[in-house]
Amino acid sequence: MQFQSLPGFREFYPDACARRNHIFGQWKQVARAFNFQEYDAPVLEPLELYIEKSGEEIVGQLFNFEDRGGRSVALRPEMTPSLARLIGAKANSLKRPIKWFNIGEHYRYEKPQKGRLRAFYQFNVDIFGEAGPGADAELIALLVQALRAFGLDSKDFKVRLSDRDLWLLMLAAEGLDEAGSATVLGIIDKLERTDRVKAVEKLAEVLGDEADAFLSRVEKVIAIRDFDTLSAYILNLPLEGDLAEQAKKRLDDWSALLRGINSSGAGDFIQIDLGIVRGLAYYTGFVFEAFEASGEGRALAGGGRYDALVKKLGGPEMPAVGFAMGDVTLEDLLESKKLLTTYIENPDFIAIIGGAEARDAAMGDAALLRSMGYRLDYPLKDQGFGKQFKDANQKGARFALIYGTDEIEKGVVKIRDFSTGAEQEFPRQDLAEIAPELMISGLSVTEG
RNA sequence: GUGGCUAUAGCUCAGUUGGUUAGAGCACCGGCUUGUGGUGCCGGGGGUCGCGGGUUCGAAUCCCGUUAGCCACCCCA
Repeated sequence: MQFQSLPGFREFYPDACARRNHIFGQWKQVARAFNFQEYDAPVLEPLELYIEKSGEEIVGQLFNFEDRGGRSVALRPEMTPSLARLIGAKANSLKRPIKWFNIGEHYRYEKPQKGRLRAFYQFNVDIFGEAGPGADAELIALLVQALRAFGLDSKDFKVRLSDRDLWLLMLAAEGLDEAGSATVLGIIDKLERTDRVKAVEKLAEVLGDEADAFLSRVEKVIAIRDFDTLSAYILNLPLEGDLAEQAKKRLDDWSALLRGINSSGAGDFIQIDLGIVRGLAYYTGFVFEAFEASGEGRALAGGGRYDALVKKLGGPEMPAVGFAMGDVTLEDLLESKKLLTTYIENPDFIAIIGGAEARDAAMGDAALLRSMGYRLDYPLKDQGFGKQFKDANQKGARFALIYGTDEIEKGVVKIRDFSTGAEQEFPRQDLAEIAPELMISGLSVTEG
């Protein structure tokens, strides 16, 4: 019986696993540099958790089933609901701001295609307990650094920055209520991949004859790329009283956010783009998505404010901002930019073994060097010297430890530095002392 | 969920108008004295041609179905 892995699930042979670990390593290092703490949560959760957050429609895209206890469960499609629960349960005892991250596998029952599989890893980074734009700036700076860490620069990717609060103000100026705004935001979110005629048709359901003119105004807003233009546009809106105040205050938030981003050196990576709305209803303020600079491909990462979610999932009032980055799109991009190389590590030593007695000696020394943390290998069965040297070379060993009958008689080991070809004999009992020096200076030809 | 394209060795691919035992390169394993290097030379294993059916004297090749992969749509937390 031949088996294959399930559709959309990957197998990681060592070279792929090494690439994956490199990605995880960079993510983790950046998160640590920003002093975020790592947490983890269950892979399997109550189905209700996701329905509560995203609505009944979500079930069609989940790996869900009934467990033996009759519970409806689902493999996690995202981390945020679990995280919101963790935070909510201990909200009052956690020191704020709460800066947490996780790297974990997630599962979505969708048709696999470019940049999207059924099992994928996500880097989730969130800040709770700080409502001001300082938290948004910190998070965006981290996002930018997490991508730069792989060698990507501002010609390779951009973070498109938008704001749902500003949209709500603009839609209020258009006379739309909350429900109408939600519908219209959904349409704006899809504008980039909808043709204009259809977009007008959809808008007409809410706005009637105004739809076409309205869309023209929206298109103008979406084309704005600098803060001054945006600011002027907002201040010119027909807003009165409280709404006018909110608009001014929101522009101050924008100034603070952009200033923070610029100060942390991420300015070159930011692109104001109100075309980003993000479909999810739970986003409440700044939203952003990282894209390949060409605009091709799927989003590399996405996130934003979700100040109401923790409460909705049963916790207290808790401002929150976060983003998630997937490994699939990132790896595709790094691959296309040739920024992924071979990450298999080479052994420090390979023992060349000349017989049963030599094997005893080699294994004893190997145990010592391995306990010191050196990477050491030796052939598991007896082989000719020629073959052993060839193998040692192919495995990329730095030194050969040669155990032949001569060496065993003399109580020495002959060490060969493969990079120089130099060889030198050392008393075996000195090995622990010699090894650290070898790693630093190697062996030079004159000594041999 | 819908549609298009594809499927031959671990990988990249040949395989003529349907005609003997399906090939190459790379990779892998072994050998070229148990004392020396990514080359070299010799040898070897590995495929019921994705799977199932059909047409035919005869199918990797033609037809139907199915599964998987890729791509696009839907969706994208």
